[in-house]
Amino acid sequence: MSNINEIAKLAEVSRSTVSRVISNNGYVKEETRKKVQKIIDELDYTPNQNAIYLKNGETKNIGIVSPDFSDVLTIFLSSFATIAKKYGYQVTLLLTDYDKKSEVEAFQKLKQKQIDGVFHIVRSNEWEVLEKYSKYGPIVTWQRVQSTKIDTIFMDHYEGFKLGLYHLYEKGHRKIKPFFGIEKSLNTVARVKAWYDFCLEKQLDPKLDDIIYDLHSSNDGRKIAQWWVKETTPPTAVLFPTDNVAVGFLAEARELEIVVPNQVAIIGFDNTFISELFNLTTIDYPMHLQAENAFFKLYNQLKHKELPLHKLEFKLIERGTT
Amino acid sequence: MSNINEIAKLAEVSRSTVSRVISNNGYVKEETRKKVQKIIDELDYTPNQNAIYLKNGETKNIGIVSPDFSDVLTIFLSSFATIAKKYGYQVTLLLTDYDKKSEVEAFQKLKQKQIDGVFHIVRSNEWEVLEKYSKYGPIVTWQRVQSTKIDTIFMDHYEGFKLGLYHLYEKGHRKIKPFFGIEKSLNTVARVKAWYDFCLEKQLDPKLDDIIYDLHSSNDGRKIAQWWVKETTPPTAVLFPTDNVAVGFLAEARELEIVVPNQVAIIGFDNTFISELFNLTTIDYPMHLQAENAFFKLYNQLKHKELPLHKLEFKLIERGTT
DNA sequence: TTGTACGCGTTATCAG
DNA sequence: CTGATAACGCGTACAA
Repeated sequence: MSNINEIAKLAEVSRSTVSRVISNNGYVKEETRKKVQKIIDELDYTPNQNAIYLKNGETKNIGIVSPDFSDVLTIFLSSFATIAKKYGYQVTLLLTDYDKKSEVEAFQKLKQKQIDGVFHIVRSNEWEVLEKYSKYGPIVTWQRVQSTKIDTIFMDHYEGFKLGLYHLYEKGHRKIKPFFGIEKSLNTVARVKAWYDFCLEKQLDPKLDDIIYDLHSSNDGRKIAQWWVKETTPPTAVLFPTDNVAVGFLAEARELEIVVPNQVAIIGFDNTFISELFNLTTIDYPMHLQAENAFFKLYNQLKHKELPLHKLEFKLIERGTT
Repeated sequence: MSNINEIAKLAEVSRSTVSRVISNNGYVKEETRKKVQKIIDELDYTPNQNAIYLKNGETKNIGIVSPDFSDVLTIFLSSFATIAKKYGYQVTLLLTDYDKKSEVEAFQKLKQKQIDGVFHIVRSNEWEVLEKYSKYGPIVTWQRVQSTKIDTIFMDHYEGFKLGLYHLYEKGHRKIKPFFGIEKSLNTVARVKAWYDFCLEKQLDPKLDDIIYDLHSSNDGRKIAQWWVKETTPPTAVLFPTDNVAVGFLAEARELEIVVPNQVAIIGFDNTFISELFNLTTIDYPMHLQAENAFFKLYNQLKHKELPLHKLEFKLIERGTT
C-alpha cells in the first residue's frame, strides 16, 4: 500500500510538501502542487486515517451505547448519524445486550481513544460506574440523571403523561388505568407522580398499591388485553408506557373483539410509525431533535463551541383510539 | 494522558517490558510483571488503540453501508453487531441517505484503513463503481449480484415468492395480483419470473404490462387499498413486496371497511415483528442467519479461515390474512 | 516556498 | 528474561 513517503519520492519533493498538498494547509507553489497531485492520482493514494488519528489524538468517531434495537432507537440512530456526519463524525454502534460488562467495555473505548464521545441510551450499570469514564471524553445520555459528569437530553415525562391524562379526562373518562415501564427509572417516577397529581386534582383514587410496572413488549400489551376482558368493571381508558405495548393491546383486542375506543380508550407514548398504522392516539416528542441535541452537546464539549440546542416539547396526537 | 513510556519510567523498566506485560506476550519475570502491573493499575492506564491499529494495519471495525434504517435493517444490524462482537469486531454505521457520493465516501473508508471490511445493504451506485473498492478489503452485500469481487448473501426470492403464490392458489384464488419493489433489482426480477412461471403453470394471465413496481412504504400500501375499493372486479388476493407495504394496506382497509381475508387475501414478505401484530400471512426468511453469514464471509476473507455458513430457506407463515 | 527532524504510542526484532 | 532500536504513516515546528 502506498504511503506518503512513496508519493514524496516519486514527486521528488519532501513528505511535508505532500502533506501540505493533501491537507491544503500551508503554502505550495502551484507547479509543485500539480506535480504532487498527479502522482497521488496515479497511485490512487489515500492517507491512512489511523496514523492521522494517532497524530491528532481524536478519531472523529462517536459511540452509541445501547442495550438493543428498539424502533425508538432506530429513530435516534438515523437522526444522530445524519447530523454527526454533517459535522464530520462517524457513529459506532456499541451494543450491550443488557450486560453490565459489555456496557463497561463500551465505555472503555473512550479511554482507549477509539471514540471521542459517547451517546448513551439506556444504562445497565449504576451511574457511579459510568460517571468515571467522563474524564476520558464527553458522555451524553438519553436518560434522566442528575450528574455533573454525564450530560442528559431527557424530557420531563411528567408533562407528557399529564397531557394524556387530561385528554382522557376531557373525553369524559373517570375510570382510567395507567401502566408503566421500568419501575426505577426516573422517567417512570415522573409519570407516576403525574398520575398521582392528576388524581389529586380531579379527586380520583390513584390506587398506588395496584400500579403495574415493567411493560415493554407488545406481548405485554396482549396480556393486558386478556386481563381487561376478564375484569368485571374494567377501566374505560388505558395509558400505556410505549406505543409498542399499546399496539400489542390493540392487536389482541381485535381478536378478543374488544371495541376501541367505545369500550376502552387507548393512549400510547412515543408516536413511532407504528402508532399511525394502528391509528393510535399517542404522545409525541421530538426524538429527531433530541438526537440532534445529543450530538450538539457532545460536539460543544469536544470542540468548546456553543451550538444552540433545540427547544423540545410534548404533543398529544389524537387519533382513533380515544 | 498516560502512555507506555510513562509506565516504563515509573516502573523502572523499558517500554518493551511494559508491552510484554500488557500483551502477555513473551517472557517476563513474575516480580517485574507485578511491579509493572502495579503502576499500570495505579495510573489506570489503557493502551491507545489507534497506535495499535496503525501498527497492526487493521481496525477490527466493520462498516455497514446502508441508505437508511428500515425495520428490516434493524434485525440485520443487531444480529450482525452481536456476532461481530463475539469475534472481536466493532460495527460502524455508514448511512448514505440514497446519495451516491455518500456511498462512495463510505467505501473510501476501506481505503483509508478506517474499516477492515464492508457489509453493504442496498446500493445507490452502479456495481462497477463499488467493485473497485474490493481491493482495499472484503465487501459482502445483501443484494443479489454477480461479481467475483463482491460477495453476496442473497437468497433467491424466486422460491420465496412462489411459496406465496402456491399458497394463494391452494386457497382457491384465481384472480391474484402481485406488487413489486425496485424494478431493476435482481430480487424483483426473480419475483416477476416466479409470477410468470406460476401463471404459465396454472394457465393464468400474468398481465405483464400491468405490473406495478416501486412500492416501499406503508403509505404505498394505503394507496393500493384505495385503488382496490374502486375497482369493479378487484383481485381476490394480493401479494405485497414487503410487510411494510402490506400493513399499510391493512391499516387503510380497516378504515375503508374492506374485510380481510374474506374480500381479499393479503400476503406480505419479510416476517418482521409488525406482521405478527397485524396477523399478516407472510414469507419468512432467516435474516438473523443471513446477517451471521455476512459476518462469516467477511471474517473468512479477513482471517483466511473457513467458518461454515448457515443453510437458508424461505418459509410461509400462515396467519389471518389468507 | 520547501525541507529537516521529531513526535504521536505501540509492538517486533534482535542482541545480550 | 530484558532493553535498545526500528518501524507503522502522518503532521508540524523550525530552519533554510
